[in-house]
Amino acid sequence: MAEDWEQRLREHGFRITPQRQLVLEAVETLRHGTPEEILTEVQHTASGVNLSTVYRTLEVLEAVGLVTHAHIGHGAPTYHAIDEHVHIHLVCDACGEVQSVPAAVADAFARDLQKTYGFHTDISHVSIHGRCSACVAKPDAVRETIEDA
Amino acid sequence: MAEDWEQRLREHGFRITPQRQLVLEAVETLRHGTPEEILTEVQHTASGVNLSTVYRTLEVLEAVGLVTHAHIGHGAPTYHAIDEHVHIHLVCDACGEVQSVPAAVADAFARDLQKTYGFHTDISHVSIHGRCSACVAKPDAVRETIEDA
DNA sequence: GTATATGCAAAGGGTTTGCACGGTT
DNA sequence: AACCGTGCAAACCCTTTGCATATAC
Repeated sequence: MAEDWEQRLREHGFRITPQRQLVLEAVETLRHGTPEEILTEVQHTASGVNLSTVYRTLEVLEAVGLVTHAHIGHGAPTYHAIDEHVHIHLVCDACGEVQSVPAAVADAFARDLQKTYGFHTDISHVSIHGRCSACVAKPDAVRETIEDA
Repeated sequence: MAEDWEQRLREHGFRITPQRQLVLEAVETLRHGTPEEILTEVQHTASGVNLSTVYRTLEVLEAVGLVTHAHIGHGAPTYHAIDEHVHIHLVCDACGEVQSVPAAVADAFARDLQKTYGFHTDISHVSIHGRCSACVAKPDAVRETIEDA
């Protein structure tokens, strides 16, 4: 279990490389990281690593089930280690804050979609947009930018 | 009501232009349209219209509440006319199919998020990812591409 | 007439790809 | 030794922006 991740990669015919280890560690360290942020983190240790390697590595890590990603805003996706509690992102379109909540809150909803539409929801991938409690409380913001996600 | 949209634009200090009318009509015609698709539709009538105009126009139409957009896949967002029934997109990550279902299915869920986290969900903006009934039924697809949204 | 909208072209994020070199198995 | 993985640079998609012109008001 010490090197469970090596296992995972090998099982699927992938090789063990320093880059893959570093990217995985970076994803675990940053709890939410975009490819760019992950690169920066990785470069603290190995400055020579390239962005395209990060992309390719994330793809591999995702394929073997070590990380997932979710789309939070308009920009780059964010990656998470899989071992963390499965969670859902509540994205505030007003202030941009992202709150992670246990996926369990959506269980009933997911069950409904399953029953009604036969649709099998990938809960951890869902990002929910809206307004966080703080922003709902605020007076009435001017028309917030059309930004969203 | 005949020209409700003109009203809407004027109220907010925007001008009425052929481009804006055409883009709005295109959004209504295509029930889900990316900026590029909307451009193509618009160009059936007015070939000179430019993509950047479509982007700027969609921004305006969204600002005045005539259209919304949702992010469905990795690529471009899709725009909808506001007058349609509020709906949620169920995106199948295996086959890419997008199914629209009444937003009501999420009411209980939204209420929950509100109660538990004070989070006010913008239901119509949510895209739910997972597997459609057809794909769930399929044997066991080879590892599907890491595509998603 | 004046301010806003448009078209065009260039620039800008984010991501992917081709290729030759280097490292893992 | 063979093949996979990496770095680099160029290419790509989607979107935004600067500027001069055209248009709605």
